Amino acid sequence: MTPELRQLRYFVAVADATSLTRAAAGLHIAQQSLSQQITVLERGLGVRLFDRDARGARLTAVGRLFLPEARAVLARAGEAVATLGRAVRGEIGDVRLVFLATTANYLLPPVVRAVRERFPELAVTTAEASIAELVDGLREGRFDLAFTRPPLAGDLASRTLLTEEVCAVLPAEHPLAGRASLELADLAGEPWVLTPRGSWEPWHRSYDDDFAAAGFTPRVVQRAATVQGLLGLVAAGVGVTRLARSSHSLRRSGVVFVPLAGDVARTELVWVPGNNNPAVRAIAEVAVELAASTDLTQAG
Amino acid sequence: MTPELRQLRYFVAVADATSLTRAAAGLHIAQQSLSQQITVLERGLGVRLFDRDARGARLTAVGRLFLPEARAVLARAGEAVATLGRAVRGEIGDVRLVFLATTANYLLPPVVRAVRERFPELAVTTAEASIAELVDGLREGRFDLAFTRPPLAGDLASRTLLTEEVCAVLPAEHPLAGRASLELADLAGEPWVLTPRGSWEPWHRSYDDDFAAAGFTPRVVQRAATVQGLLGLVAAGVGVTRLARSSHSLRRSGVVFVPLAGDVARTELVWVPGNNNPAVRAIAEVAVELAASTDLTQAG
DNA sequence: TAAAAATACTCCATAGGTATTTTAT
DNA sequence: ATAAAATACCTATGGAGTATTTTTA
Repeated sequence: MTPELRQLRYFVAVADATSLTRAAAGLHIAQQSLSQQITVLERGLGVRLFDRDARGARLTAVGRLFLPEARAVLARAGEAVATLGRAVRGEIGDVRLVFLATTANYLLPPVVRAVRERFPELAVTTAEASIAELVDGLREGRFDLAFTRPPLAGDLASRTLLTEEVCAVLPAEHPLAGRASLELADLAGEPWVLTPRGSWEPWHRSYDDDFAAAGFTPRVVQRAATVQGLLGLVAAGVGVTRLARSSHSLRRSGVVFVPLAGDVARTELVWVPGNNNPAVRAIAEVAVELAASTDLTQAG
Repeated sequence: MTPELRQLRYFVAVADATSLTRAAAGLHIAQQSLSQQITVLERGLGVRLFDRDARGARLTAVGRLFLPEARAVLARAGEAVATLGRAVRGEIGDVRLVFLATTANYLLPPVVRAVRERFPELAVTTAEASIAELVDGLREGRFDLAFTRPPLAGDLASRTLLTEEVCAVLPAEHPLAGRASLELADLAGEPWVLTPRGSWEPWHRSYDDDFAAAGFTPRVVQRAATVQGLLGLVAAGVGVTRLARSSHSLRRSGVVFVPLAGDVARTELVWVPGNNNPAVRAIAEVAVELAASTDLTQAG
């Protein structure tokens, strides 16, 4: 028979007070109830733990050996609850972060550094993934938290981490390269290089809407799956494209970034709504704080 | 709130079974009761530990962190009970042994050696004491178990460890020194050396009875408090005395030990009846076994 | 005789049971 | 439609309370 923690607490209290009456007072229960509980404990263990007399109750030889054991069990239980508390506060645990490959280069290092600093005991694993892999991974539970670009599917929860300007990306020698700002409509006649349609349908629908709003359908002369690929094509004079300003860090030569008026790109934190891993919330908060205090599009 | 061990057991069972239904079967309680208990546990801890669906119950991120904690608490509780069991069996603990000074020389070493061998984790402390110190020490709880000679007071529990012949101790040149055996009455006319009356009343009353039964009152020419003292006086020809055969080991020269027919001295294990230190019983058993397999009066 | 523990009983909180509903696949 | 968990309700064990007795210094 293993006693319950309550009984061990009572045992320790009586041992400390060397009196059922005093221990009962400290425990806020009646002496009689405590007497009964100690009797039940002793019967359960098959051992007399206390010698009682008119002066109180003192430990037997066996009880004396059991006291540190009981204390250790209670202490261990306390630790277990404390550990649970730290888990709830997101201080310990595992989180699997995933970064959209195109944002990883500038976002991942400062985020991971900040998380390590704030929650050194949190086991953080990171991955870079394409948008499709990222969404699949979240849905299938391979990732807990994604750093990515909207729009995504409606069944995912999200929170905006930062916003940045969207720019027209032009070859350096392009006639419009000197402009301080452009409208998307200004590029209606240009040859375009864009990402393959298959990459992520919601994005492309959003692009279509933007072009439609600007009153034209872009003439796509070539497609490239990566940002580096698009920039290379623009630098080679194949066409123009449209990218977030932070992409400029991937290539400086031969390309010019001109802000598109009123056009902003958001970077979001995305997770599966059912994911109640407290570490996700904790990391989200660290990331949002970090984004508020630093220009993450410049970092990395 | 600290959960009870029962709740932790339930938690672990559900985590292992990944199903309330299966866990309940293993625990021999109804699924509904287990569901309720897990809910109570979660409410008490303020944390959701399982994600439930039609396939069963799987740990949440927090629950996953709590599982090893719960196991550790249960394991620690098991250890505590196991330790208690070893204490009950007398395998661990402290025992304070006391040896009558006159028997310590041959009794203490083999007894301590045997106890150390059988119960290496038992903390044994030993003392040598006069009969009065020994009895006081037992009564006042300074000693747990005494190795001594009867008769003692009636409020002490005892068990005979060994018996040995009682001998007349004569100077080497004494006319009766050549006899194979004597009756106490044969020594009626001799000058006697005995211990001081004050040493331990019950012993002296017993001696008085023995002399009265032999039909004389000894003419005491000198008293000595120690066995060595008595032997010295006998060797010097001052008188005769009466001692257990084992005392012969304390002095060989100038004294002759002649068995007194039908006279035996017992060595007893003595303890306070209320002393329920299991190690006392364990040691008593070791000592009795040892006495049965060895001639302890020769040892040491 | 006084202080403590034990006993006797009563009450009610709750662990556990049974029947049923809800939920998710 | 089925298998699992949750909910509702009931029962009864036992933890805790009050009154009283027993024990021992």
